[in-house]
Amino acid sequence: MSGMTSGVCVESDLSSMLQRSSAPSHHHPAHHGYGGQGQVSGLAPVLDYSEMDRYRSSIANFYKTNVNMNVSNFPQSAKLAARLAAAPIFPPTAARLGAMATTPWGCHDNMNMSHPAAVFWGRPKPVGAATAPHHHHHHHPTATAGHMTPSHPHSASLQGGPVGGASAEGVASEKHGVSLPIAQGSSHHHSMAPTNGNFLSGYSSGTDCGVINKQGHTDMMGLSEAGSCNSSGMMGGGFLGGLGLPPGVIVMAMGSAGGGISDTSSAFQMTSGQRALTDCQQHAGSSPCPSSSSPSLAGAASAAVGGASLSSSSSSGAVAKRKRKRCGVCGPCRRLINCGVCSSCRNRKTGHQICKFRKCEELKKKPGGGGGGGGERPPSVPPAEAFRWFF
DNA sequence: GTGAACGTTAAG
DNA sequence: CTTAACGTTCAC
Repeated sequence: MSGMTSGVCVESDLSSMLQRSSAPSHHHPAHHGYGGQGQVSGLAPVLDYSEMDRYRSSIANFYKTNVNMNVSNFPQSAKLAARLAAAPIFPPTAARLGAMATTPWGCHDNMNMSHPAAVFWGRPKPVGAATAPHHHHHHHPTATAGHMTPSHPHSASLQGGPVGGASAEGVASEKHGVSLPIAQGSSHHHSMAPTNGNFLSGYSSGTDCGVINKQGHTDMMGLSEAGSCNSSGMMGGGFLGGLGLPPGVIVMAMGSAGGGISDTSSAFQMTSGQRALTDCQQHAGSSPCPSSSSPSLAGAASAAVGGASLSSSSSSGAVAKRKRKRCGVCGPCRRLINCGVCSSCRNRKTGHQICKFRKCEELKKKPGGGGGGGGERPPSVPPAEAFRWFF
C-alpha cells in the first residue's frame, strides 16, 4: 500500500491550474473545459498524459484491491456517504461544485487501520445540478466519475466500485436519482477523476501545504485554514493540496467568482450524523434542509452570529446552563468528517466528545468570556466570508 | 494546563 | 431508544 500511495500521492501542479480555474465560471463549463474555462488547451503543457496513464492504471489497480475497505474499515464513511447522498447541499454551490473528497490520513499507511472516519463527496443539487444540461455535452471517453448517472456506468466503479464505501454512495445516489459531483470537472479529462479520499493523499500533500496538527496529521479538512496553507489562494492548496490528487486529476470548482472557500465549504456542508439543526445552520441557504427555520441568509447569519443558542433560548442569563451549540461556520464546524485518529474519535464511546478537529472554535472558548456572550462570530470566520458561504 | 471520562442534554 | 456532543470533574 505504501508503494501505492507513494505513487498516487504525488503533488501535482494542479493547484496553480485550479487557482486559475476557480475564476468566475458562470456557465457551461463543459464547453470551456472543466479545467477552468478554456483551460483544456492549457492542460497539455502541464499534464503529461503518458504519466497520467501510468497513474491511471495504478489507481485502477488500487481500486481493485482496496475499494472494499471503504465500508469495512470506514463504517462512518459509508454512513456519511449515504447521508450525503440523501442530504441536501447548497444548491448554488453544489451546482458549481467540482469535486472534493478527502481523508485525514490520506496517503498514510494508516489507511489500513480501522478508521471510523469518512470519505465522501459532495454532490450536486438533485434538481438543479443533476439536470443541468451543461454537464452532458461531450464527455470524455474515459469515465466521468462526476456523474453517477446510469449513463455513466463507469462512475460507480471508479468512485470506489460496486463494493466499498463508495458503493453506499453509488447506491444512494442512484436511488435518489442524483449524481455525485466527484470531479465533475476533472472527469471530463481523466478517468481517474474519482477522488476517492482513501487514496487521495493527505500526508504527502501536507508537506506542501497541509496543516500538520500536533498529532502529526495533516489537517486536510481545515477548510478555514485552507487558505493559509495555500500558495495559490483558495482551494488550490488548502483544499486540493490536501486532497493530494494524483497528477492529471483535476478537481475544480465549477466556476463561481465567489470561489474557493465558499464552494469548498459548501461541499463539506455535512456534519455529524443526525444533527439536523446544526447541519441546517450550516446549510442555511440550502432549501432542502428539513425543518429549517432559517431558510434564508438572515437565518443562517443569525444562527452563526448568535451562536445558535444562548441568546435565543432565554432572554436573560436565567438559563445560563443551556448547552451551547456549534456555531456552524467556523473551520472546525465546517469540517465534515471525523479524523478518526484523535483522542476524541478514538474514545468516542467513553469520551463523548466530537472530533478534536471538528470542535467548534466557539465552544472552545469559555462560555462566559472572550466571545462577548456568544454573540460574536467565530474568529476563524470573517463576517464577509461567512456570508459568502450562502451564495 | 491538558486530556480523558462521565453526566447530561439535545435531536432524530 | 439511540446517537452526538457539550459541560464538568478529575487525574496527570
